[in-house]
Amino acid sequence: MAGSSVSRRRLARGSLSRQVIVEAALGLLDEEGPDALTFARLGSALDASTTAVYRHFTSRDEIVVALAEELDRLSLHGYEAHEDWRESLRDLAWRAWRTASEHPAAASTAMHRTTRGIHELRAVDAVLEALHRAGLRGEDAGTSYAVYAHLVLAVCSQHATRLVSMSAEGVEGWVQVYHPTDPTAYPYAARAAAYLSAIDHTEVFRRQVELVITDLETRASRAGV
Amino acid sequence: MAGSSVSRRRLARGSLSRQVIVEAALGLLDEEGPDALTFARLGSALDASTTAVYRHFTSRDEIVVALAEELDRLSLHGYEAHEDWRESLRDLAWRAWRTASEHPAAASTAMHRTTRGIHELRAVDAVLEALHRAGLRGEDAGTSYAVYAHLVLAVCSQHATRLVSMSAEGVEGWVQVYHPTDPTAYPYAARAAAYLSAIDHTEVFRRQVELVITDLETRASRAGV
DNA sequence: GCGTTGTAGTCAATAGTGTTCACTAAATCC
DNA sequence: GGATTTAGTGAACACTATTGACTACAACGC
Repeated sequence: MAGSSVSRRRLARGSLSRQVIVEAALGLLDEEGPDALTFARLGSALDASTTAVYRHFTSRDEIVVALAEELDRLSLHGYEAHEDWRESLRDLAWRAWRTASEHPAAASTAMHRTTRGIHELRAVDAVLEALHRAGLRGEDAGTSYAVYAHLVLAVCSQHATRLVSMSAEGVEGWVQVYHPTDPTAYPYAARAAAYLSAIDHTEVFRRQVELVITDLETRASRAGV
Repeated sequence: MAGSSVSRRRLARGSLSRQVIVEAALGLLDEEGPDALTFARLGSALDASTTAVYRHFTSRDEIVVALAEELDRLSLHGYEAHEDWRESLRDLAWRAWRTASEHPAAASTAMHRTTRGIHELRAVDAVLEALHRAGLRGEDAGTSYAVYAHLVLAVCSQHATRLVSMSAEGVEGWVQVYHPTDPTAYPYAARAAAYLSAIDHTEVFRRQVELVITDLETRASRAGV
């Protein structure tokens, strides 16, 4: 009779682990939004006490970093280098975009952090492999890496933030808000209002990615000769 | 004798205003880092009570938005459109970069938010004016705006975040951390480690900006004919 | 089988957070 | 100069991350 379904028994010993906790954190963020990552909610999601997680992470920040690693892991899952280095860079960029779209709250929280973890390193290596295949070496490859990687990560991260803020507040008309003030003071914005609110962000990202790849192509051909 | 220098008197009536508060917030972030934006610290910085700010802002989030507007204002201060639209876009991009560099904590906190405020609108209009001058119209201009603006804002915002995290933790070697594990597993990253840790981020941004402008140039010439 | 021991999970406490609400006093209006 | 409005105040609340003492469970030696 003691310890029925109501009063929970102490959690068994091996129940928690970094991986289990990170998955719970990810699920929590997916379902309840970006503010859900607290020790209290994490504890109840794991059916554990509020502070149980501290046995596996020394701070909230460490959880965020682990979450970033998890996003890297999910993004890269099953990735293999392509014959054409351009395809490799496209693939990697769209994997980041897809992860940001599927886990916006988590991506918005964690994607901007550098983890120094193994999956981040895998991603770095994958990009550098592609650039090597393109013919870029040394310092040239280093800078080109940053041009590509910072752009992709920053844009995907911002996309995730946009997604969560969109689901929070209503998606109002944006530029139309200013019309009452004075439509002639900002004529270009006023005229473009309709187009701006109808922007296809996926298409924007596509152009940004192709932009970099094209640039790398011309650089590679210049370096290759 | 009553109310000497120790026990502060109540603050005079018109002392606080949105502008004064935002400036205090910016100063606080500049001097004490990204965690300094609290009502308590803001209150003591203004020599006011903890909750005084609530008479001018309904929530912390609203302060952040106002801070974003202030950053827009500072960025655009004194801006005028150039003859050459390319120069306009360059100018605007580097203004954002400069603001992010000068106020990293504030930029890291606020730059990723859209404000729907007057200075944000000014920035949007300035970019669209340049694109118009380039010959881009309608939907083409809308998408191109997003390609340019999202890239610049996302990258500058991430740059600000990098600056604050650099001043927090020590600037360790980055990729070298993995060497112990296995230098051959990630050969490209291992070989590029030296170059990656020596990346000139300003140069990276320069390339990213020129990238977009070049792309817009070819699009404009295609659309113009 | 059975004590010992390390440690994963728990509980209570603390300092600090955003936010609310009743209160108070300073400007302003008549 | 009295009434009214409202900007600034102070106490309170629910919630946050984090700490440190405690406890029971699994594994180990015997």
